[in-house]
Amino acid sequence: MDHLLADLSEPQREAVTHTDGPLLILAGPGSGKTRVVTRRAAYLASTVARPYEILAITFTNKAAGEMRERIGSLGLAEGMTVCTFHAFCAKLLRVYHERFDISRNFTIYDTDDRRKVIKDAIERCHLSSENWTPATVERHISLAKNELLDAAGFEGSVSDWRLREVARIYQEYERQMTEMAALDFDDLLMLVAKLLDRDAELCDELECRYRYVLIDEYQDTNLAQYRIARLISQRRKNLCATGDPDQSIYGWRGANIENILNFERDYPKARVVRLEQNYRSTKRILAVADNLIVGNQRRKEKALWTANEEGVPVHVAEFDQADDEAETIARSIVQHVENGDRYSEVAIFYRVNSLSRVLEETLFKAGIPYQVARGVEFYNRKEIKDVLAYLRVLVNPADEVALRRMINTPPRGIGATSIERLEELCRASGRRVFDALTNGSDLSSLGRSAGKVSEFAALLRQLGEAVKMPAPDALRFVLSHSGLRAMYAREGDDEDAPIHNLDELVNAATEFQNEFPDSTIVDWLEFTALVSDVDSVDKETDRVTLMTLHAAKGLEFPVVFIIGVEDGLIPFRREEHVSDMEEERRLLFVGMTRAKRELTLSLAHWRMRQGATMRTLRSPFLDEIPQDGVEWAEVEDEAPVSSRPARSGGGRLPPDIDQWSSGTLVRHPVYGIGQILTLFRGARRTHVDVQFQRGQRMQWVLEFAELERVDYDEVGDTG
DNA sequence: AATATTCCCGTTTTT
DNA sequence: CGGGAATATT
Repeated sequence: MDHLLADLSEPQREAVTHTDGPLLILAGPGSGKTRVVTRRAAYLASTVARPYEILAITFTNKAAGEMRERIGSLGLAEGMTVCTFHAFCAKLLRVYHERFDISRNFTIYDTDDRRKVIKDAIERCHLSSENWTPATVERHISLAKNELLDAAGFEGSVSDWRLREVARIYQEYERQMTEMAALDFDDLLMLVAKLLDRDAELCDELECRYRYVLIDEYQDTNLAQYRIARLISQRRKNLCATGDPDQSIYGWRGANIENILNFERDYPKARVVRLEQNYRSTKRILAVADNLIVGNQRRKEKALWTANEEGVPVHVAEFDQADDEAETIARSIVQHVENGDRYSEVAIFYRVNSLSRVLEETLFKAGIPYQVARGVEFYNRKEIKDVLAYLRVLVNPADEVALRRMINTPPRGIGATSIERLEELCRASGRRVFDALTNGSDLSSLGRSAGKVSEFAALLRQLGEAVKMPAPDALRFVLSHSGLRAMYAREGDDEDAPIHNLDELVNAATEFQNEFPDSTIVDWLEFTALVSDVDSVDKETDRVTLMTLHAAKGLEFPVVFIIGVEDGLIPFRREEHVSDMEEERRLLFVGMTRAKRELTLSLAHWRMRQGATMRTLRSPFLDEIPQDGVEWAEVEDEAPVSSRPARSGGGRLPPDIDQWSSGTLVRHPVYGIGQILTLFRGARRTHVDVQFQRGQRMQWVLEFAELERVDYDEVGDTG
């Protein structure tokens, strides 16, 4: 067992060998957390517990996979439960489905499915959607569920009339979801948390099964997750939480940083171990990042240090156009490779996915191989969702979102009207559409399309055969009998043609089947619902990695570029929407601390956003980093030719126009102080959209508006 | 009913 | 700019 401790630092060893009672591991970036966590699991498994008594919960599948692999290489993973919160809850829900009063074969709805149901619910409520978009409703419902409020609970908790309407929609949504035996991501957590809350017996049972619980990335837990963690370690308190408040970046989706900040209050006898030595970055990178993060209030102080070498200065590069930024990065990458680095050592991070486009174009032109880690690209493709809809209906006939999708895919001459009439018919007779179809009910009232519908019903019955097949076989069966394969075969077979993705899906299913020989279609569907493509960034092939700052958490690269370090982007800001500055700061901190050797922050004065090129301002965070150890490179700012207004056109731009952007505070002789929402430089005129403090909002041609810029400190706190 | 076209909207981050 | 929905066309 000594080999588990041999090469550990003192605090690391302490974290590994603490067995019983609550333990909080505050792990700075690059402090060897993964190593500690895996060693600890292995240590427990070889001293006080059996592997199957250990439960390790992570936030992403990637983290789970990595942990499983690393514990495996220590020879002890067999039987250990290592998975995400969502996967853990899904498993519990299946095993104890009776206690949850839900079908064992419930379907997990992704964001798309959920949105469809919410739109439906809104329609059924006959509410004008003037006041909120489906997205807004969705968000409210999601946040409510994170706070353990079901539809009834939510209704009881709101007074605002707008939220009351949301509550009605929530109720309708919940009703429909129940009818379809469908759960969304948030349900998985909420239902488990709620059940554990009232089922002490089950808690005991779980606690006996999982004597040691480990929660990774504890700073990103929401209330539901916090409760689950607490309830399954209630008696023994063998809960080990690891994380770093400075890396809490999911507040927007309900994560509560207080969970980690208050750990010692929640678990008074907790041992706290700080991992402060950084083994990843150079002194300079760490110093710059640390200098930024100390600006935060809500944190637990850590004295980050490293024995690594000084390294080269951190770069801050300022460009005129976003194209220049991308091109310079491309050139720099080429240089690196010429100097012997590999493409795979380089990563480029950005705040929003849309920024990847310019980069992709430029890298492609430069012949630089790259990969983009994007959310759920693969499983969101139309062809993939099409086939999966078939499987979903097979195992859960109540899944009407999937049924609606498959009924006319491929086109069977059953249009929207017919589908609606069919659904109406079923609703009237209180039957599920699936049952009505497969029981050979009388469909003659459907008129002209009755024939087509019966043909479809026959197909459904035929496909029923596939239910008992293993996933890959069922997939193949469905593909050939449904006509989907034929349909997509017609769409060509280029590199990224649908037909190839379908093949890839079959391969993925086969792989899954090999790994879990006893698995069913339901298991496979669950797997597809809970994976994302971020999980599949591969380090094998030699290429540059592009990803969002959020996706970068937990990774490291020798050479890191962070682009778009501009006000409004980092920190992100949107009209009417105040961002949490501390969380934005943490996000940049996370990005910076991914870098081992070299770090470059860059910004462009002009950036295309929402189809329009806009003037930008550098991120205020750049003013917070020390000049020491940082190298600034500025390029001459040549305003785009098109934006130089003709003198003869009359009017004039403010002299300091270069300093203006969205977010700039301005003063108007009549309207007073306001803030620029958008600033758009057209070929001849510059247009501004200004929101004034007193409530008015004006759109002007800047050349003629009597606006002058004012500084933040001149007007104090403007909210 | 299926396909082509236009238009309009939103637009962070992800399990 | 790009996706989805409403609208026009075959």
